[in-house]
Amino acid sequence: MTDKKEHIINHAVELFAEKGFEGTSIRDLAARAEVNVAMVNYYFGSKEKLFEAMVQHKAAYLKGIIEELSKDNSLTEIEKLDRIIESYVNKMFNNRLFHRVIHQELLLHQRESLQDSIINIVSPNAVAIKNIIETGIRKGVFRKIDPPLLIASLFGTFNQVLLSKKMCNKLLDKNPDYIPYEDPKFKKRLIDHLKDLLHTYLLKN
Amino acid sequence: MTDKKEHIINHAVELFAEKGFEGTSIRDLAARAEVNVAMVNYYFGSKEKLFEAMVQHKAAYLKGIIEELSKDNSLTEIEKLDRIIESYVNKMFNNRLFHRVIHQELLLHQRESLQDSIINIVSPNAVAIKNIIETGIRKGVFRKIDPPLLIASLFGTFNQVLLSKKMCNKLLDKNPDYIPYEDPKFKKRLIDHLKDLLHTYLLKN
Amino acid sequence: MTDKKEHIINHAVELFAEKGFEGTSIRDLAARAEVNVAMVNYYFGSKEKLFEAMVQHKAAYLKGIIEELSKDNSLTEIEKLDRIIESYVNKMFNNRLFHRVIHQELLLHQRESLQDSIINIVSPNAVAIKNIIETGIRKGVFRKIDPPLLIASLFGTFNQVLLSKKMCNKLLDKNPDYIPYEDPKFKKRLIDHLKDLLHTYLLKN
Amino acid sequence: MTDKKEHIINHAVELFAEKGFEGTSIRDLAARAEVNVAMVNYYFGSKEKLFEAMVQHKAAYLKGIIEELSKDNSLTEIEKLDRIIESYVNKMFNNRLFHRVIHQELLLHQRESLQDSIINIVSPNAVAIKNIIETGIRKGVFRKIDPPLLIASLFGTFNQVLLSKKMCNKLLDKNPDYIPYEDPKFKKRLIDHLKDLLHTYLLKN
DNA sequence: TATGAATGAGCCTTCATTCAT
DNA sequence: CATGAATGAAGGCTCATTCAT
Repeated sequence: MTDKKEHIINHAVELFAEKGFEGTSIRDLAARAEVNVAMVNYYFGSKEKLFEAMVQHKAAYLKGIIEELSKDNSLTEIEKLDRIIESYVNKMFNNRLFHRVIHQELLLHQRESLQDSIINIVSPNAVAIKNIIETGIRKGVFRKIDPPLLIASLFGTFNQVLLSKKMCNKLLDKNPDYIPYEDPKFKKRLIDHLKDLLHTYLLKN
Repeated sequence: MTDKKEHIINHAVELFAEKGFEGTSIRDLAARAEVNVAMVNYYFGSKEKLFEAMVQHKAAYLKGIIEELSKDNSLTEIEKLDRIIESYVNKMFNNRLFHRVIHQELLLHQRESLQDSIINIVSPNAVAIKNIIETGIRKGVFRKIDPPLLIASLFGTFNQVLLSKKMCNKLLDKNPDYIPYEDPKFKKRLIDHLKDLLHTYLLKN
Repeated sequence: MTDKKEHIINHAVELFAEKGFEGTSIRDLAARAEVNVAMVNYYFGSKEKLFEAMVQHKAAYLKGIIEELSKDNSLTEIEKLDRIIESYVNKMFNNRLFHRVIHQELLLHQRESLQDSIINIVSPNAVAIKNIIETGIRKGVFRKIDPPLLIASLFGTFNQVLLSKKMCNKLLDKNPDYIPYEDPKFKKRLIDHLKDLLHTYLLKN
Repeated sequence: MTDKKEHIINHAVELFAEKGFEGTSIRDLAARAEVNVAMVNYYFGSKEKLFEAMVQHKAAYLKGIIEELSKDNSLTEIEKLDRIIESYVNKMFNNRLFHRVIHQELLLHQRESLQDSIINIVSPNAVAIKNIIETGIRKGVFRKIDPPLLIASLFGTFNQVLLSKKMCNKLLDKNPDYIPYEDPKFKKRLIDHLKDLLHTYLLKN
């Protein structure tokens, strides 16, 4: 990917996160990125293809979360989940604008093929986590719970705090200027909550 | 609210859920609702005011979830939470299109004033739940956990399964045609999971 | 003409004077006159016919200016002109909104038939004045000047001060809040100027 | 100013003169100028900004009428006025469509800021003429008359003949097809009338 | 490779008018 | 007689995209 393309994509993420796909005009984007209006079509072919390119480019951070763990056989299942939580929270906090964009997309029924490719990117992680949980259950370390729905609880918690700053601040009783995603204390608090939830819920006794 | 207005709003919810606010044109909507294009502006003044009217009209289902419980002093805290879960899941399954629309809105930074009014509608429920949890903790019935984040887990789980059918089916290993929101078994499964999660996580021993 | 019709016409004059024919919407007018939107079409048939009715109704003040004088044979030509100036200035000051409306119309090439009827209302006065001037010339009382263009100077002076308050105030070095048309001193000043101009220009010696 | 912009403005003047600002649609204009409907907004930003650009561009002819004279100290006051009359009549005959447009604007209360800028363009000439007249009076060459109202008579005469061809022809007893503004004889006649009027009215004896 | 100019399609909205009562 | 509801047409404007250079 050339510098110019990456430059455009970085500004596209910002705008898409703010205004959505339909709400962002190529002229907005060109102005924000300080490039010619024809550049987007020149480099990417169309607004939609720019979006796809952005997804492909930015989704990288989602990969590799699991791979690291599967190599390390010395870890127990609960340790693996702890690592995943830490890794996930860190990565999502750093990529929260893009994260918001792909969740906008999942909420719509436009551009279905794009939805499929997003799901193809996201779901391997879910599957891997499910495998870990099922292994824990099979080993008798974990209680017999509903793995898919526990994963929904896990991801849902992330998303609930990440997707709307206003809602998050309301829940936390913070003033509207507080940006939880830039506060290391909040990050630790979220990680602690999720670990505690999984430990308490999954581990026997 | 007149029949005509309600008729338009009902079709508007469908289209907004599918395509988002910017992605839905008044012409689309007029065609879908089989009314004249000028009707939306005639009845609501503008596309944006139609949206607001829709939110006010449809948000009714969110009210009253909590009020019912606060009257009943015979219930313990965990029983209250159980009732809330049941009530919430039922109501959200029935209003899932609208639910999707307001979550689209929370993801964007367009129309901020509308966001505020959505939050004003949604948050009282969260606050009420937080009060119940904190009361349980104070009474020594519940473990000392992080109430706001537990609520995020609770709502997050709902949203995670409700907001994207595709993602939900992927998680559940269902085929793409399965509509979980119309399957009573799935509804029960979700309710059971959430009750189990809260019971296990909150109750001592 | 019914009271209702006259009521509407009176508000129509105000709005047309302010915003012009195309710039005034029937909804504006209905709101201003506090009648139903359908009333204009109900009473007048269309917006254009309302305009025509307004012209016919309001043009009455222009009639009779000359008739009064032609009866009185005891007046000299210059005395007749003096009377006409007084009468004209008084009537136009009282009907300046309508006066502005018909001059808007004369400036456009829309609604040509209406222009004709306006001219048919206005021109008899000009013709009568021309006759007076030509009689004066024939009698040797007036200098031999160009009657049509002198009439242009006469009407042109009226219009120049009447049609734009801003322009008028600029010329008079008044502040923008001054309303010359409501100041009796200004009226006298205008009459004096026109009389002086005609006397000096027309009378020999 | 690019050729394309000027091309659009030239057709805009025609249409605005014919139909007024509100009566002229961008689609009309695009068709007349044989350009795309989006061109007006592309070049000027909006219909209103096109209008302003037109005023700025076309008003040039009004400037410089006076400046020429103020340099020449050898001219007497009455000679200066004679030159001004000639210059004004010539320029206004050549720009009569635009002249009509700005007088439409002065008649309305829409777009007040534009009115101000028109007055700022027009009034310097009036002020300069007033100075000449007042100087003449002070020197004892001119009779003591009412300068602002004499200027109203001067400009009013121009406007009276220029603004409505129909009215003008009626006054002159010409048939409706006669176009006075293209007849050099009429131009001379107008100039002669105005010079005669000013000479007779202003000069002592 | 890069871009300013240009465009057709579509947007939301307002319009004068008509209709059913 | 009067009016609230409803409508097709047209309004100004913005859009993603294409084109000539």
